[in-house]
Amino acid sequence: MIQKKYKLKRIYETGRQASFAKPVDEVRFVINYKNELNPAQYEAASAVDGAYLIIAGAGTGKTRTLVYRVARLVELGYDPQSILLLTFTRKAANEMMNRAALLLDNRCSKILGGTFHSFANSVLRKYSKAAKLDPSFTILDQGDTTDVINLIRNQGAYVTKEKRFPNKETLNKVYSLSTNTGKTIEEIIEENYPHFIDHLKKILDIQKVFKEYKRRNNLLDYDDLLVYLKNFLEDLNAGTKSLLHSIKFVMVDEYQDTNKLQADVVKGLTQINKNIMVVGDDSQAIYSFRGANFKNIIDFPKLFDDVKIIKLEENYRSTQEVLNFANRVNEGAFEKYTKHLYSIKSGGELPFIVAASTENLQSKFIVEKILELREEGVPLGDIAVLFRSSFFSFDLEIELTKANIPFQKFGGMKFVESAHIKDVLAFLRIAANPKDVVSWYRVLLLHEGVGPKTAQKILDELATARLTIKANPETVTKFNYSDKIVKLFQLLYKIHTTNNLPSEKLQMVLDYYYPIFKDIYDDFNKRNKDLEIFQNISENYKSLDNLLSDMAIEPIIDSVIDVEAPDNEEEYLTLSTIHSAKGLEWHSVFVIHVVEGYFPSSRSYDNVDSLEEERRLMYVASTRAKQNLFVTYPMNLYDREAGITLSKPSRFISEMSTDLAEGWLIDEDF
DNA sequence: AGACCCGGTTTTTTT
DNA sequence: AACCGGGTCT
Repeated sequence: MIQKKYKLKRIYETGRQASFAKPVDEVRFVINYKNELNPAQYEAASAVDGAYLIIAGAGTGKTRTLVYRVARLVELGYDPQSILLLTFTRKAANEMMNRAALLLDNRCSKILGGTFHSFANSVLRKYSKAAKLDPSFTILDQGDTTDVINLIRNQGAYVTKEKRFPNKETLNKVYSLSTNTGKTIEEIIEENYPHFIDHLKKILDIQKVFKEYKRRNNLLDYDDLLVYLKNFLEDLNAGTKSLLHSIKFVMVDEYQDTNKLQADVVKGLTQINKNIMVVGDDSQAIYSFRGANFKNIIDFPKLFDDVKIIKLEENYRSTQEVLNFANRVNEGAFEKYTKHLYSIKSGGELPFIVAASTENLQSKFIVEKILELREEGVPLGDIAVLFRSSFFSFDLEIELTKANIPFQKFGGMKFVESAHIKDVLAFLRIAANPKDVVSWYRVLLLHEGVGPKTAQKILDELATARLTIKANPETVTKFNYSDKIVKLFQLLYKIHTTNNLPSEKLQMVLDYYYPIFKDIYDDFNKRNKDLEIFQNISENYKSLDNLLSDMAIEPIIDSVIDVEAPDNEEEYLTLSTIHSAKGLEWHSVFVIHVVEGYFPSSRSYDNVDSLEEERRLMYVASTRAKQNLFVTYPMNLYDREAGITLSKPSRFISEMSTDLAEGWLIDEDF
């Protein structure tokens, strides 16, 4: 503790001359920033002009610092609309804006906040002309993107039987990594898929067709949103200048998980007003599969002049016992991190490492323990179960249901990714953008008697504009399509041309879709709930374009909770992938399936960098706990892929000494 | 020729 | 749960 205070003081003295050249009269502020923050936090929160890199360890009050900075800038009289806060999720942005509003006043909720992608979306719609775009572009989510690639992949003579050709997901990954990292396709293949190097020419050809296809059909995938934004910014035309003059301060949260493309966007955003603050933690970088590189944060000082670095090292979240455990996980890393977290909380319990003889006993143990915690007064909402991959929780979900414990799952399969929601969305997307061929294809295939070939024929007619939904659907009868197809065109014509609210358009689609829906899904009863939820969501929108972009960019599951439980009478247990648990905290945290082969995943074995990332993932998971940390693993877990039973505890916990964690064994008579 | 049905296989992580 | 491949039906 004493040593740490000294450290903080030193930073306080070195890095701050410039921003304090003009002293500010603290008394006139509503909030006493100096008293409510520690010196390092205060230094960051009171920064105004210039470039700042805030290295903030887990639980060191990073959010708090950003929130106070927002409030302080507003108190200084800057227009909230001139402050841009880029976060990793929409949820994080909203939380910060709400907290700032509570701290000061409602002006703080008027700042610009969101993810890189949602910000890109709103800029590109507003400045579509200057960005050389049709403003009614459709956003392709990951599934849509691979669908498009698949369409192209199957059309040309790319796939031969002799030599394995990359599948649509792999192709998408290659293209996406290339755009996000700035590396060439060739480099990406050499590094990640050397066995496909012979196909390089074809892979490049498909990419060319793919790009052209998106252009022609007015489609943007996730990466395109950022690429168009970057180009628009670098273009520095009148539109760009108008935007850049309006944005005075840029803040980026979770900077360790940004990639080259995003760094370029940040650079572009700050060309005129060079006020930038990025916040991150290199030991929590867990998104390299998306092209993120934690070296981005280390390279940040090279990107701007006179970058001031501020470190936050005092942890307010976890007990020292939890931190000792997390620090030990970090010590096993090849790439050592400079931070060593210290807590201001002491006297906690040691974390538990729990070995259960089977997966089901692991689940039963967790259920029992959760009930116990609840008896002790820990609210369900303050407990979370975290895991590496979303399917690890299947068995637990069954046990929780049996025990009547309500839970909400984050990560894994999303609402908008389920087939029936995608079906309905496809209708609406055609109405919004009749050039959206992917949606056309999906909708056409829903109809009996229409397969890939017939669908393609109709698509060809649409491309020549002999068929259209913009004109009276009578023209469809000229073609010899079934009644069903004629009806479909009538529906789409109606939706496209009328001026109804999105919810009313959705209702028309649902009336049409329902018979098909009942026919193709055995479990339509269960799925019907989702359609109802979607109806509720749609009522919040006045524009179809907005509804559709939000469905593509924002994970809808969040808004469902917000809509359904505003008073939060019912508490939920949280089940979450570690990736989705980023930035969050709970009183008690369980990390399950911590077995060699699952976590770290056997897929990461052949690559040192990915193993290191698995370790950081374990670090992120354990630092989510404020008070109690339970790390569990089943000793007999059949792995279908390898055909063997996995039983070795993960290297992350087997290296843990007994003074850092308490070991338990759960066997049959539990 | 094209649609459809069945069964086996395969699943990291996310905007 | 969704994808792929192969076989069968129209």
